[in-house]
Amino acid sequence: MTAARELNYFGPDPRARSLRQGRSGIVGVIIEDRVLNSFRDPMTLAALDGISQELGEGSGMLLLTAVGDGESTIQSAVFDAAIFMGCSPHLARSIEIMRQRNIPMVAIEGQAFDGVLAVSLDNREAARRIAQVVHDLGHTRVATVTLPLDALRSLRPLSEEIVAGATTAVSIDRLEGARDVFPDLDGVVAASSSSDDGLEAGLRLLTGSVSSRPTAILAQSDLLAVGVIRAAEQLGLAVPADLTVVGFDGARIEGFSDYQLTTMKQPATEKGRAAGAAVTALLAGEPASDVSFASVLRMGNTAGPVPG
Amino acid sequence: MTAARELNYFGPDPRARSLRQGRSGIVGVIIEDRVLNSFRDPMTLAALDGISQELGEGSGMLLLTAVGDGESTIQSAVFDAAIFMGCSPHLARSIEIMRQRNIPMVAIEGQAFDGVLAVSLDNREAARRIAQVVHDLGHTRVATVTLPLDALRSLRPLSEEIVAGATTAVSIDRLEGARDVFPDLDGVVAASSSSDDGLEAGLRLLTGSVSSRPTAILAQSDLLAVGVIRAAEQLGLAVPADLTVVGFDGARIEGFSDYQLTTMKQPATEKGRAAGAAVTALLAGEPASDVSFASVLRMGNTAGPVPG
DNA sequence: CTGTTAGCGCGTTCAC
DNA sequence: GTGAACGCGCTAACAG
Repeated sequence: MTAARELNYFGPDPRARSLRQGRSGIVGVIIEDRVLNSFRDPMTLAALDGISQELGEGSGMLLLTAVGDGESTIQSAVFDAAIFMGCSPHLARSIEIMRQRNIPMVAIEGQAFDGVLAVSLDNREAARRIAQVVHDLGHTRVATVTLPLDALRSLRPLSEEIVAGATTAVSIDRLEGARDVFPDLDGVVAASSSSDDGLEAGLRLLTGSVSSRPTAILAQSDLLAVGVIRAAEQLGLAVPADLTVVGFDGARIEGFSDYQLTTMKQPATEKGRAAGAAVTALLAGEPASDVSFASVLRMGNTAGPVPG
Repeated sequence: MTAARELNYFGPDPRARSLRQGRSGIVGVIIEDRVLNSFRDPMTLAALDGISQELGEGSGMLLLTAVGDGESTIQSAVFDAAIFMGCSPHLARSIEIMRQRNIPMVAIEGQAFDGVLAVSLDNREAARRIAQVVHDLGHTRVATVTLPLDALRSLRPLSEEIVAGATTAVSIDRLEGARDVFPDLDGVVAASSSSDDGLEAGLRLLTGSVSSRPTAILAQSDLLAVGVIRAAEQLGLAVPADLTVVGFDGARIEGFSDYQLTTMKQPATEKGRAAGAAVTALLAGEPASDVSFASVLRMGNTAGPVPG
């Protein structure tokens, strides 16, 4: 008789099951950008892959974008745990609600929040280290190309006003690290981590007289650095003879084999894995604690002494 | 008094709400590979972006990988509608169940299933067109590098056995289109759409005597084509003077500016948008119908007449 | 070991 | 207009 009904009964309803068990098998992954931009960034991609490695087949990743009115979506979406990829202060309300609901939360390189486990990277320290390398080569006219500092995604000159209103922890930390070495460091804010933006930023920074233009550019990501190098090539400048360019990330960049970028290599996949593992542990009722990773200097061939 | 209780009441529970309303605001996106591999492919990425554009802020994308025992995950996951990205026959059981549950389903370039709305591309016709271009240039010794034909991801020589057991509709269609022009077309099956695989495949195909090696290679994706061109460069062959290489997709490839690839440009983002729009319509109870897109030939500078 | 029941937290309906 | 009750579909606990 049960079998008879099976004629149109097809398995337990996942919604009812999730209500009953208090578990949906879904981990929310909150990104603060449109999907495409996030996925174009090799570091984000690597972290996502790391997460999915650790979550295993049992659970899926629910991609939620926290742009604009995304708050309500986050608060009303079904998931057992949340991973923030670079979360900024304006998510405070959602985080508060999720904490009250006892939803485990892990932030990868976001601002620190109470009750949110942190997976972090030594951004400031690493940025300082590579800036020091450039400093030790004798450079004094130095500029930077930063990652986006706030929700307004547009390429524009860096200003103290922008810095004051900045919300993106990663970019702020890397900027501060660089300014630990070059206190007056100025430059351009990119709209995204892409070589197109690096190119545009490079062109802006490098058009000027030989005596005023920077002899070194600190890019906050490898993609940006690659773009800056392209800009230099377009302007007839040789790297590193005429211009030193350093990056950040240690990304493997498709079709960029002429140079070996001087950069700080970060363990991107491991960050994702740590976040995934932490979520898994917390969901199993086990304790988990903050994790921090360190970047490693990779000396390439894009940094050299001051020209002339 | 309600307010008094609010001290520890934080919003409606999404699980209960989803059970009651029969809606979770989640669209399942089923991919048949690891997350990383899918995200490395610019076409998949563009389609995902298109989907997220159309879904709007109200709903999130639940990423489900249908590798291995993924069947059970799909059947027990919470979502209102499903989008298959290149689904193969072995998902038939899950599809059957979802149909019984009245879950709207849309497949982007997958095998046709009853009750699954199709968003398709003219893969066969387009592959035929670009093969015809190569044919008209006079090439007769032609080889192909195909996308994966089945779940076994490994780079290996194309064989009729593999073709017979193939499950990936896109690759099959493109191969058939090419064979409409070159009936005995042989070559290599790639493990993924990547320039690394293209390079490896190119090296395999191009090591041989001048008289036996192909004068043209039809790659089933632009990334593969780029890899083949790199292989040619490594072997000292000039493109297109010594070797004609054509791709498929019309992808914008980072750091590949020396050539303009001759390829079929497909509307990848639009495919995603169409899928997202269809899902949105179906969830609103509105009708939706199959959509098919056409590729456009883009003449670049990587195809030329037969050498000698 | 099989069959029944209670309640997960909500939204809607119905009764007042 | 405000308030109580029912049921979405399941599973865990309990009774027979």
